[in-house]
Amino acid sequence: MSTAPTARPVRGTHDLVGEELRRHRAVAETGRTIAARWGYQEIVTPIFEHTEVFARSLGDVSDIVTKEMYTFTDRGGESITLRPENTAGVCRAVISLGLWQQLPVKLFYYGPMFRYERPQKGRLRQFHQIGIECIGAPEPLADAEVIAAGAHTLEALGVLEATVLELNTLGDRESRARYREALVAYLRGHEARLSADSKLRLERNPLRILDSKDEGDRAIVAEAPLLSEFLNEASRTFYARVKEALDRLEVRYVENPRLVRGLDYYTHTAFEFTTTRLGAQGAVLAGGRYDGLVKTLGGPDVPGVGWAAGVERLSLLLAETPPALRPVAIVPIGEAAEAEAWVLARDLRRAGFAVELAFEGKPAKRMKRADRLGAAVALFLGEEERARGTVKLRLLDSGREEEVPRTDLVARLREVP
RNA sequence: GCGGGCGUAGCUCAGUUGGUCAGAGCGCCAGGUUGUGGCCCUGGAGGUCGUGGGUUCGAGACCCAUCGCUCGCCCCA
Repeated sequence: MSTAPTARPVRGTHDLVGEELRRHRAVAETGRTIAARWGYQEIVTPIFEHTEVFARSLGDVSDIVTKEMYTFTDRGGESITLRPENTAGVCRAVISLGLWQQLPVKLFYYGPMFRYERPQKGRLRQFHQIGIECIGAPEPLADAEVIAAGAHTLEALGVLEATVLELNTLGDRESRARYREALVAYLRGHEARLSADSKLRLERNPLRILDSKDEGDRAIVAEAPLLSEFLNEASRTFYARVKEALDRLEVRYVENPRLVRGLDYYTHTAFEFTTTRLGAQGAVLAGGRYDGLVKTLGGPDVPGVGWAAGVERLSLLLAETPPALRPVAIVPIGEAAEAEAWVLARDLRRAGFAVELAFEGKPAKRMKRADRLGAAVALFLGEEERARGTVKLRLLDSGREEEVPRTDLVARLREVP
């Protein structure tokens, strides 16, 4: 297909329509519904923020900040960035709106995110996430609640069995710092044999080397000191409490001591629901605790836990496409009926039905269209029916027909499945 | 940013060693049925073979570049 630039979507962007849209919507709506049941209220924040919001929160060495953000200077000379994720934006809003005065705040969001990456299956430049954030709760119970709500969301989507929940703790800042030192010291000893990527990570984000896919790296990492050995008492009990609560809620998980997070603001709990069905894009819903983030953004020292899930990825995992709305098709026969059909259509729409009424065409053509649109019912309006004040109702699945008085029509249509 | 694969009608794809190779199925439009869809029959529209160069008497097929898609790395949801 040769396509003019003006007719081509930007690389890594996608139009959503029809079945794909219905799957997408099902994910977003299920997320919203389940979040509401857990007491999480929806928030919609702007899709762009001051660049500083992301630069500060994500850490200035993360890949997202250094090479994946859509950043531009607006006409007022301000540096603006299209959000690459939404935790920072939600925290910023919590500060801006003073929501931290009534803690904990529990928020759900859905919306587009932007990352300049090489597109792949389940990885787009404009993609969508749903997510929840529980801000202001220092208790391990909050971590468990957030994870359980994530599991519930996946269950409601029918994809929980397709995933495994991996769990780890990064400890508090003190534990993490001590571990980081020990890890770097160990890795320095093997630096020569580290992959090129990991040599760079040694400077920028050494914890990331733990989940490297390079075989050589893995061999070295296998002998590396474990984070769990460096946890202080507080971090250790915190983690134990999270696990206890998850056990109580019957949320199944697998501990993965090498699970780390790419973003700097995480502390304590880190978790990831992964699947093997999506190739390299295995993470489907992931998150953790971010106790320092709100303060970093200029707010009070308030803790937080949350997760984000990729809507496109979940949509790919959905077993079935939600059915489309089945309209009622009106088929006028003859000039006079034509005008009357529009009035009938208006009345039925007001009564709550989705109505299809074509602008033109013979009955056969209109019926073909009705069939293609998946109509459940066709209403024939011709001379005979008009004379009798009725309409001929045809059930399109069975082909059965009946004549219904206009006055009974709405009641009769309500009985159609 | 790095490496591999692919790019022919709206969609899924055939196109042998370069020489009627511009095709099929589905879809779409029209008719068969001027009061009725899904099946069937008939006919039709639709492609400068992603784009730009090159090799050749001749390229959809070969070479180069470029754009896009895709898989892996990376990153992450």
